[in-house]
Amino acid sequence: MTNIRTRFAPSPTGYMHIGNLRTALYEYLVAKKDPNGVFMLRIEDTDQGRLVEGATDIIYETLKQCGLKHDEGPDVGGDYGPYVQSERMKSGIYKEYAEKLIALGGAHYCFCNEEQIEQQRQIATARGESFIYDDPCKNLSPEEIAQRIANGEPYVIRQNIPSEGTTTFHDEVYGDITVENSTLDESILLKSDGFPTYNFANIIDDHTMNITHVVRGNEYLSSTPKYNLIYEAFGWDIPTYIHCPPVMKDEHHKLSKRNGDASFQDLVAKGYLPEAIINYIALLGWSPETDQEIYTLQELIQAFNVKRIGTSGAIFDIDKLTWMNGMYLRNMEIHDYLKLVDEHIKNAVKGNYDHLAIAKILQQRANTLNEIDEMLDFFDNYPEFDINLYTNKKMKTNPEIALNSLKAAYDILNDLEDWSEESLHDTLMNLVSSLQIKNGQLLYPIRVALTNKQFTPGGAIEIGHILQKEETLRRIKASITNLEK
RNA sequence: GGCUCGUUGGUGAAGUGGCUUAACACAUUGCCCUCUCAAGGCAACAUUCACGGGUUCGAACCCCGUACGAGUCACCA
Repeated sequence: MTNIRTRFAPSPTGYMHIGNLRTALYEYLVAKKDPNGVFMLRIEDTDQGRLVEGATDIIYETLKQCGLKHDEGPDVGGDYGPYVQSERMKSGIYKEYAEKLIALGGAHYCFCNEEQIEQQRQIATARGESFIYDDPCKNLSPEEIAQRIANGEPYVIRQNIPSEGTTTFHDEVYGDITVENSTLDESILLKSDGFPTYNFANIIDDHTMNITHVVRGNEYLSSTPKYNLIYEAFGWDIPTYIHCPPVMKDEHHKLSKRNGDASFQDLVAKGYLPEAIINYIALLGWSPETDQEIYTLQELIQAFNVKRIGTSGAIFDIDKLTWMNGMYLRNMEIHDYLKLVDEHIKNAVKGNYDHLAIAKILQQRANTLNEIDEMLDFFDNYPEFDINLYTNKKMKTNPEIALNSLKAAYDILNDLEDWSEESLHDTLMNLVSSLQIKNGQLLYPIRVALTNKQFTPGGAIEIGHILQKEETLRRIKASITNLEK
């Protein structure tokens, strides 16, 4: 039994989008299911025109942040290099294999020019017929071919497709798929400039790099029969195919790089954790056997099963990701959480407050890191007084009651020395019982007085503790003055 | 247009002929808890699995057809 080897083969044309990342994830999981499995990174940069500066670094960085560590690749090396396609090309292997395929009867030279073919195509489309190019070059004699090549005529190498019969391939998620050979066109394998086309390069690379499992989007389903014909002509083992359904933006559109659709980078910038993103996208198009939804990467490796990948497109739901991100945040150990959010707290709160205490009130509420700034805005910028906030039916308070409560609170707090949360809590609760009022009739007005906001993370006691004595009293006093007007 | 694939609630989905009066989760709504908001707890939310036929004692699950959607048909990847 050979070890499983999978490859993630992105082209460096921009940032990493979610569908791409999910493919990488599945490839990683398939490989790591095998204790000796290898997950490899290959950069497909043959389209020089579309290359984007720095895109390769984004790929490295994304994989790293997500914990999808590759065992072989341009940056880490390995026995099957080079791992960058443009470098592989230098050795001339694609041309070599293309010629070998001709010798094996799987391909042929073609000297037709593009205009000829395009004309035929247009005639056919005008008639409403489907167009399969019937290449006259297939009938050229070996002598003539040799002659024309010697003359320096440009040529391409095209695949040979049997005119009759059917081709069947097996996919782990879609099952057996059979197509009529007559519907397959003889596509170009080697371009006139000597470069391989994508599909051909893929086959050669996957084979020479010993890839056992090919995980890719289902847009390749229709070209896979042609892959098989080539593997068969070479007499090579056909890899296990795992075609994944698309990740959709809505019911009609796939997630795309345009329109700022959820790229990994965007999501991270919006305050989502890489672990949560990975966890969420694992569940887009795949479902575990149990009801468990929160998984570490290690747990995913255990639970993952190709057989449970679905066949229909899945719409990316930011609401569920947000929920899941919140779960991750809430489940963190508080000191780790503080470390994670401290930058945000520093950014939002310049005053000298206890960041750990702030982190505690945030942790149960923020679903994404970016919500934090707004949640904490009342610390530094004490909002305008608004008397309407003091009326709350459920809390059974109104400005009048609030005024009384605040006055009583002020007097008691003025004498309080221990401003720990426990002490504050006991003091205020004692006041509640001596005043014989409801909790909300004292605490709600205090919270409002301290924040002048309708909603805040934390209640009166927590916020009072963070604000400490001086600032708390100052804000209560200010509110009393305003209420007395 | 040809070929290929797909279609369970607003979303992710479970379900592979009787255990389904269709899990679970997000979202939504209501209630509880509660010093606000969250979080947490509880409940409601598909008489029905795109539609129409058929097979069967019995179908979301098998077969056929229709509709709709997606992918693909480049010297792009």
